[in-house]
Amino acid sequence: MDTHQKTLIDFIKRAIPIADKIAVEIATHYEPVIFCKNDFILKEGQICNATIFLESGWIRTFTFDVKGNEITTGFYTKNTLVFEVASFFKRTPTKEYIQALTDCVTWSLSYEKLQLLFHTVPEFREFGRLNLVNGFSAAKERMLAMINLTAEERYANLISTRPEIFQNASLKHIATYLGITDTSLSRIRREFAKKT
Amino acid sequence: MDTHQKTLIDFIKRAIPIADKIAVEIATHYEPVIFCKNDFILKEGQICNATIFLESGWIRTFTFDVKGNEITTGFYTKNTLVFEVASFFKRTPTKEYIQALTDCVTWSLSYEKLQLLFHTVPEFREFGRLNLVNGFSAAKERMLAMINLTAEERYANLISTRPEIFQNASLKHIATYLGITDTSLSRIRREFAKKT
DNA sequence: TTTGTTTCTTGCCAAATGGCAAGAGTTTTT
DNA sequence: AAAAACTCTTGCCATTTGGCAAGAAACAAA
Repeated sequence: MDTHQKTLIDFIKRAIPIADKIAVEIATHYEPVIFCKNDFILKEGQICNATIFLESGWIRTFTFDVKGNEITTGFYTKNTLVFEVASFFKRTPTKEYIQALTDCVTWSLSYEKLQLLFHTVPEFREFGRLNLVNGFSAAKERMLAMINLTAEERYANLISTRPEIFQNASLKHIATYLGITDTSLSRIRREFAKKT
Repeated sequence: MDTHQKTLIDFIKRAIPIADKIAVEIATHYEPVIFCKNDFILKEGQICNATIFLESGWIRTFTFDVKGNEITTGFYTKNTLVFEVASFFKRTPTKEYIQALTDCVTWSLSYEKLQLLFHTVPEFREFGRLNLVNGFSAAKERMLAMINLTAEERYANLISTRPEIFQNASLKHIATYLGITDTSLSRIRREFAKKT
């Protein structure tokens, strides 16, 4: 086993109470995969065949709206899992793109291996379920933010909780993630800078 | 076993490929619970202790925003599962309210029974995971709708895909679900009526 | 270095949505 | 039946956000 899997093993151990031995055994099933800046990890129409654990680097997910505009749906960095839920679990073509924003070191777990672990390792079941639950709640919270907060409040939140995104993604991508145009984001940034 | 569980058994069978016998065995663990109009099934601060399958009736989930306004987060009717994901699985206090809009006939599965089934019945694992995945994708899609569509487009979608909601909830509740004020919804309905 | 792309900002104006308050209808309570 | 409490609509006006086009700045390619 590659010693680099330490970040993955730590990630599993932080998520659920688990014996070291079992965490290590689970990690063994992941395979290392390197992506280069701008590589597509998944494209629209494909079936998402792996969940990937991001050890280092930045990833963006996006899709297109009815008018053909790119909409960024997420930004991911080290110590997170990246995959398209519906496509992966329901084995259907995805509408989302997953793209590396920087060179990335990842650990990949195929659908087949995940199924095997899911049905044979009780701890992995809890781990997998927790990841789904976390993603689900994050999506619910983001939706509430879209409803409750103004564009400026959403911007203020993002820059205070995830400032590194602004070093790794363009304002254009950040704008669509916040649900606004790049023009509005530019103006919001100008006003926000005045206030602080 | 109560024959009324038929709706639940059918729901399980429609979700995943499963032997009749096992679907029936799973359904056995659910307990019937009746709610009356306006009853609270869950209140902020409580821990959600059961997933409930709604056999008949209407349920609304909601929360409060920073300014103290009620925001409707979901409408549910027959043949759906209702529970608060994060609270239920992470055993933490919820921020959401779950309330019966009409008298409801439900089947309830406690956290303990769910855990037991999850770790002993492979088919239930798939069933449970599928329900999480469906909820997760629905949340993602709703968020995209909030970003991509105008209030009028979201209204048009809702009235064409779920017209019965308009017979079972107030426009005030529907407005916050759509992410707008009741005033705006009223105006949108006026314009929309002109067009059709 | 020059040229070409892409990103970001800004001005001008339009469209969408919200806030408030009043009033008409409903439903509930007494 | 009267009173009280909601719900829904509407008018008036303010605020937020978007669309478009031009220019500046940054970055990439030749």
